[in-house]
Amino acid sequence: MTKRKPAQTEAVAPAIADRDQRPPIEAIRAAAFQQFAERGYPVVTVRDIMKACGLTQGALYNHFKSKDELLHDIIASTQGELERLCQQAVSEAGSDPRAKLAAFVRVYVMRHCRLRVEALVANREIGWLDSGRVADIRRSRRAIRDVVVAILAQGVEGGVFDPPLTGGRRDLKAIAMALLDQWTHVSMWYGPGGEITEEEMARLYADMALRAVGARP
Amino acid sequence: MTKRKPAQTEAVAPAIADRDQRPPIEAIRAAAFQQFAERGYPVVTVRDIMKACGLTQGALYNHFKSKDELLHDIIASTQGELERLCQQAVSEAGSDPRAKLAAFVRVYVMRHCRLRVEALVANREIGWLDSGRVADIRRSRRAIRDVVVAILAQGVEGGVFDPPLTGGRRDLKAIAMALLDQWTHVSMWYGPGGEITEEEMARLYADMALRAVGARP
DNA sequence: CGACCGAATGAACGACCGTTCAGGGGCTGT
DNA sequence: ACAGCCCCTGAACGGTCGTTCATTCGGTCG
Repeated sequence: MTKRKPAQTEAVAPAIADRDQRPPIEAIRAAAFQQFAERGYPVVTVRDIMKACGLTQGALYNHFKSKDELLHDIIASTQGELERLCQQAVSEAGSDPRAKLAAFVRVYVMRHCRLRVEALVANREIGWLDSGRVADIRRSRRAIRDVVVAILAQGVEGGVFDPPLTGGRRDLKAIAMALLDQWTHVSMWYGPGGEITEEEMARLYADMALRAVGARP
Repeated sequence: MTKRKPAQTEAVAPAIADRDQRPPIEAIRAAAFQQFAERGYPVVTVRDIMKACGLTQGALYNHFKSKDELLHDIIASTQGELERLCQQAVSEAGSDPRAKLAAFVRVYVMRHCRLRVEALVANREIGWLDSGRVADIRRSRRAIRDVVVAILAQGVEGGVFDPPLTGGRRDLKAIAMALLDQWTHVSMWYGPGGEITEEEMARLYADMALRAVGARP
């Protein structure tokens, strides 16, 4: 065992076959996503991530300042894209709050089914970011929640939604949180191997949401 | 710096005031709950936990075989109690599926509001258990889910529930998962400082659930 | 009073962490 | 041909981790 220096005639660039074909920075991102999703940020080591894309530990720091910055980078890009998609879906859905809510649920749930790994990391690993970096992720989440609240408010005002009362008044924020919790956590258990398609999931969740907020038929 | 042996005249039993009053094993459990909930299992060290109850690292191993066993111990007791409470609530609620579902939601949501810390740990930190210990926790979770599925099935059969269809048939398991996700994650954002009481939370969630499954009035 | 025992101590151990950095290989442009 | 640059390597560093263990403490029983 120990070391071996000679006796390797042609292994001058030995790892080139194992190496991820993509540009290194993307390979690192992909490997980190996978590892963080499977085992969680704190127990995944820099060495694990880099080995998964055929590089050694030190190479990480040619592309990211730290392990923490890597996590923030991959979460922020996922979260930003989600926020953009949600806002786009709502703005393209016309003016009926029912159509807006249905469009929102459809985009949100289908994305959480299809990009399970990314959604899982973005939703579960935020807590490990240092407090400076966590702020803009939380801002984006609040923005998404406020989109839902705005749809509900418009629906209530227009008389097409009749959501449950809470202590005499309507707490639309609590309702939005309850619905978002439901939509977000499909990424925790939905598997493409199951018998239910992404399309059907989106439909199911949209139906339940419209019923929960008392949408008029 | 370095060490200091002399010059401490009366600190023979120095930590007795800092010590948690309860029996040590309970003090350890309580401290671990708090720390795991606030910062997450992998980054909480044995030294952290023991310092929080006024002991030193080594003393943990007089009460638990390992840090892993400690986590399993506190999760399993919380989970077992939850399963018991849910089954009791349902069995005491009479025979109407609507009453059963409402009773279940009430117990489940109120417990997740009141025992936020315990619920948070039990639901978020399972992944750190080694695969042997994780099995019976997952079994208990499945059992709870099956209680919900059974209530839904009874309601559908009796014609009092009319839940959304999924690809032509009714996927009660998916609906139960969606509802449980919603109920479970109140522990992630509900704060007793808010303007909404536990009682109101339970009512709100029960209303939404009954609407989502299409309960007849 | 002395033997005994469960429980706490705190130094020590080996392993592994994130990060740094000197060294070196293989491009590109001239 | 050669300089310059980007990127990768892998040893090394200072810490910290979970766990062990010889020792000591405080109380109880005979």
